[in-house]
Amino acid sequence: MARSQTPQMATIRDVARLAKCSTATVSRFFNQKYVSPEAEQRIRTAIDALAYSPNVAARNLKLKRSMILGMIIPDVTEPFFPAVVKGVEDAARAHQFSLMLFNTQEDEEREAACVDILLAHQCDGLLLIKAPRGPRHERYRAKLAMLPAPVVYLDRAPDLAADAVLVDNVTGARAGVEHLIRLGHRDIAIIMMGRDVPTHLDRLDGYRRALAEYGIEARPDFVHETEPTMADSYSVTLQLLASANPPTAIFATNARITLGVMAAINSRSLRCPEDISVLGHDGFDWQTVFRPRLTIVEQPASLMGTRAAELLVQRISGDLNGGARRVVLNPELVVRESCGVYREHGAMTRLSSTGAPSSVRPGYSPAVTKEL
Amino acid sequence: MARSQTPQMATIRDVARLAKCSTATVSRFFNQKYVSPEAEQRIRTAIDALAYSPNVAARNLKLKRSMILGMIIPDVTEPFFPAVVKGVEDAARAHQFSLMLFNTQEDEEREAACVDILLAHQCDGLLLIKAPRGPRHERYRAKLAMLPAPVVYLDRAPDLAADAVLVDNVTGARAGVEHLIRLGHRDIAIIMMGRDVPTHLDRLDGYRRALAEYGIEARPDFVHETEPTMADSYSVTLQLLASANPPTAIFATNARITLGVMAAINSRSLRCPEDISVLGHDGFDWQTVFRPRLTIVEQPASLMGTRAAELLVQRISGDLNGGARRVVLNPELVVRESCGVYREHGAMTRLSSTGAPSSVRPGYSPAVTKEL
DNA sequence: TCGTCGTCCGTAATCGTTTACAGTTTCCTC
DNA sequence: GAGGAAACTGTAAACGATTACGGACGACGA
Repeated sequence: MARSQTPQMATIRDVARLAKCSTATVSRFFNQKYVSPEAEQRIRTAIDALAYSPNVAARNLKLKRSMILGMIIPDVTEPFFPAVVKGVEDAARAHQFSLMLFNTQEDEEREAACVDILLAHQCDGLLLIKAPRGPRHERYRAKLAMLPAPVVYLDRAPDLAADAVLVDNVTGARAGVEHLIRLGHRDIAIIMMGRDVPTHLDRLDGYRRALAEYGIEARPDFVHETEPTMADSYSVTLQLLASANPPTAIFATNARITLGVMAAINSRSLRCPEDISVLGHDGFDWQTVFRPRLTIVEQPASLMGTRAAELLVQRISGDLNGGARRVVLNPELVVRESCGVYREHGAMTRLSSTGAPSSVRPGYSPAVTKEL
Repeated sequence: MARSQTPQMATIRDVARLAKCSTATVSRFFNQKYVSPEAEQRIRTAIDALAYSPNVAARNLKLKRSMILGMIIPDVTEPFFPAVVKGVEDAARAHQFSLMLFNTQEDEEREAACVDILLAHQCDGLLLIKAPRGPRHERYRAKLAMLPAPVVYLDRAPDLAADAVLVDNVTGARAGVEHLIRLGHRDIAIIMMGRDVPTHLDRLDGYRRALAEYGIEARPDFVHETEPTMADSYSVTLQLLASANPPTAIFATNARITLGVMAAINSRSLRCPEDISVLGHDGFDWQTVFRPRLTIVEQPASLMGTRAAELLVQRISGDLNGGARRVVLNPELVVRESCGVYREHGAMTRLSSTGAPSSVRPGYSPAVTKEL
């Protein structure tokens, strides 16, 4: 295929010729080294006249860096990720880095291919959201381990030797489920992603701990797995609701799952929270406006991105010595109205129907950075 | 700042040495030229042994291209954009291009800076969502006009000479407002972004046309401008509701604005659609589940991205001769329940409270590509 | 037998930067 | 006035790929 005819870009040699100096001087002009005011002036006008902009490919070749941060996310369309991306982008730009973004649609093959592309682009560091676990991903994991560029994992970490920014999913889930228990619920179901997703396993752990703390038996038939799609969690919920002993509350462990749960509840003409309570995960603008206003465990998505990017930049610049560093951020329980009070022999009632949602911060310790 | 000590990447020379051939042969191996089977085998094993991956910076320098598509969006966090990004990413990858994404937070300065960065990275083409208009952006527009890389505009186009993928905002808004009129509404307000945003001006145009077609007077006090934030549209709506002659229906021209409108309606304890109808813009998953289920004008976001990326790739490869090309896609009116029937002297009633939302496609002509 | 074509391979120039090295000038200090 | 530091500049060698050019070899047809 023929390439379109674009006007030749000016090079540093053109600038040098026009400014009557050597290329070295022009280069020094850009790199804040000794350049006389007169030369500087001539160079400035030459640059303007030629609309010169340095060729980053050449610079990168020489400098062996690209000022590119690679980021691979499972799905831009899942609203949690854009929030993270925003945080990453802000921090990256603050340090002169650009962001190269890949979207894998949760596809492992595609993800490995993205890593290759990123490496070929000499990207200086990688931000990975999906840390592969389990035997199926052995090859891919081995590859990641010997990458020439530093990697920071977000949300999920493959092992203790990796830099990572995580949230304390156990504590978040525990606080959320405790909230349900204090509202009187005993029959609480959890609908979560599959067994090999670490974050969701942690949420399951938090769920179990809360039950245990209150001496409530953890019923295995209340633990359900689903694909992270609305359709699948919809049918899983339908099943659960049709069972002999349906729960009075459901904890849905991410945004898509929550949507499916609510859809199922709607389709059975149940009211939330009057007939059944729902605890969701991840926070979005619309939740403050549309009904039922969801009570959720909220992750600091944008902050996660920022911290991860900053950690990565430090790694790249070598400012960080020592072993793996991991930043653990705290989720927040945001109480709105989708969880109602449960009374033994009566219907549930709304917890509050008044305006502003209240935000409850259980007694968390502040964000923790652990040196391992 | 010191750079971290990463293991030296293997070069094409290392591969050549190990495979006992010249760098030219290795390069030919990658570019499907004449290479003997024996040499090919040796090169293959050498590549594996060294975990060699070609240095794209060097290749780009030589080939004067980067296989990078640059994309600048106002706000990743606004859910309409990720959907577009997804479409772009898919199409880009299908053609071997990678995506470099920038987020400007609607900041003009930042946007110009992003264009510079992208150019410095020798990106092969640009996807721009915000086409600058008005005298304030004269300099920036001039700069865009003389870019060495092709540009495709998305959603908003600066002039007729530019490639663009647009949606027919006039028709979409017209259909939506017509829907309101047929429901019996006469006092319909519009809350939109400022006068210099072309897409919103088109939506205003559609709104006016619908009113005109039905012989309804367009009241100037029903046209309101707002920043695209929830907070601002909230207070604008509050003002509107407090006026002497409040509307019975509101058309909100994007997702954030819709959120603010709903928040204001809630805070006044009005019910939607019983007390007031709301027509929103742009479609998202949660709208099918949470109440009131919004009736909206929906743009084919992902498709817009795909078409734009494909157009850009064609431009880059020079397959496209002739003048500016523009693709106009059709929005769709999705009827749910936030718009109710208005009866002269009574309350409004729900249009339908039954389950599945119905999707109405007015008699649109199919997507149109015009050669200018 | 010769010429030609197709396959295969290596040498070396090139892309646009940065920077080590070397050199000049100016200015300050003793 | 000698010596040295600081400011400024140019030459040329990298960085790691691609590819024009030229050479070698075998097959094939005339």
